[in-house]
Amino acid sequence: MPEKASFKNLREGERETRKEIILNAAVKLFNEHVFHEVGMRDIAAEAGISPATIYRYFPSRDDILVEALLQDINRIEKRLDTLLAGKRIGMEDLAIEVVDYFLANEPTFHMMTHFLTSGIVDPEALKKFKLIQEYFLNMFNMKLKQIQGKTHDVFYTHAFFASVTGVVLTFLHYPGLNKQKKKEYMHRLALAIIKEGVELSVLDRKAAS
Amino acid sequence: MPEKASFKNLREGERETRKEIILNAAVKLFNEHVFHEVGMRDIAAEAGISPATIYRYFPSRDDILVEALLQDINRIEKRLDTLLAGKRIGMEDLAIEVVDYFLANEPTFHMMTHFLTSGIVDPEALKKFKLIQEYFLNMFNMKLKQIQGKTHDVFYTHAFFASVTGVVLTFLHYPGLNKQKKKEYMHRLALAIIKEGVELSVLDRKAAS
DNA sequence: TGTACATCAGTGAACGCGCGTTCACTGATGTAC
DNA sequence: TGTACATCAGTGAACGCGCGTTCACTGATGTAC
Repeated sequence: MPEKASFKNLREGERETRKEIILNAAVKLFNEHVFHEVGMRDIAAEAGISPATIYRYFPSRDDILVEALLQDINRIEKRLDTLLAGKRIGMEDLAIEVVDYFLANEPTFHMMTHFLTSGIVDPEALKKFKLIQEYFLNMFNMKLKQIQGKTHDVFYTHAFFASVTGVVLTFLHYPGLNKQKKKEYMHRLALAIIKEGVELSVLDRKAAS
Repeated sequence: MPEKASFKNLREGERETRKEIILNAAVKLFNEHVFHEVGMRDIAAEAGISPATIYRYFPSRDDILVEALLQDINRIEKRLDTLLAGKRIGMEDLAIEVVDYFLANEPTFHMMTHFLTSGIVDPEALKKFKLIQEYFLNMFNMKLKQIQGKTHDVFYTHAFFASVTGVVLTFLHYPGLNKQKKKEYMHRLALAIIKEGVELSVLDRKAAS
């Protein structure tokens, strides 16, 4: 290939790097504050550039949000990978891992629910989010398949994810419980739902007492 | 009682009525549009008054949101009452009823998740919401107890509510399904989770095939 | 029956501020010949 | 080696708009004496 092309590639590579710098700054802020509170000026300041520059790399704020969410999902994926690479684990462990992740990264969870309910969002960004959502559920599906074996199917993954998300959403700010208690309660709920279902769990508890 | 007091009562009664008029206007708009899109000027116009007047009856927009949510919850409660008053129903029916309600009143659901994740919210209004949340879960608890009998406890209610909410949240805007399919899929998910739990449901499905 | 005063509903206009985004421009680096 | 031109990163300031909330005021109704 002629020099021309390789120069161009180099430039494009640099461009990509710059984009990542901005995105990392954004991710950092989104992990520290709820995304509502993070404006373009904040991201620019964190990245050490001017607000206007951001628009050379991202079409809109919503787009940055989605990209940041994707980063987070990649992080979850890695964590699950190492978890699965280690000792044999069941999906109870997986459920707990997910609950803990969401609790430790509340802003991410917040952002996810924001897109799921699709508040005011740039259409392009929303489209991107849908892709991410499917990617995420697929990833999850693979992991669960790995645990579950041949008996597995997508329906299961959906039920799993919906349950865990619901538990976190409902009790995230539930009054009268400190952080630790809250976490434990979520674990109990998630495990019960997953292992036995809502109905059976009651019967079990009755039998146990 | 002297006239003085009764006059005063009358005035207070009128005041209450006026407040309701405003609130009804707000509720109407919140049922038609996502709450983000409904501003104080819109509510004022709908109620046929000036924006400034609203502040004689409500301290903030967030407060109106919460009050509107309460109205909606009262509506759900009434529906569940009539449902329970009729033929003997199981909690499967209840689950379906709740899913359907949320789907038919998406803005309400949206508002609920908004407060659950507590975006930017006036502290007073948030406090009010927590009370409402507890009221709601209590109400639910009563209904489930009625269905379930003595074996029932709150843990069950929490699991029930969290599951259903999670299912709706996750698949509300899931791409590639039309409204009807979506609803049916949510029903299937909710029922499976509640009746058998995530894990068992898979085994069942395997056995059935 | 009349007058001065208090109370309170209601209002249009303006305040204030946040904040995403765009404008018009500078300066550095690479390309053509 | 030098000059004209193209490309593109980067920028501070401003635009534009939405929108919750408050201000200063009017007018009607009730109260005191």
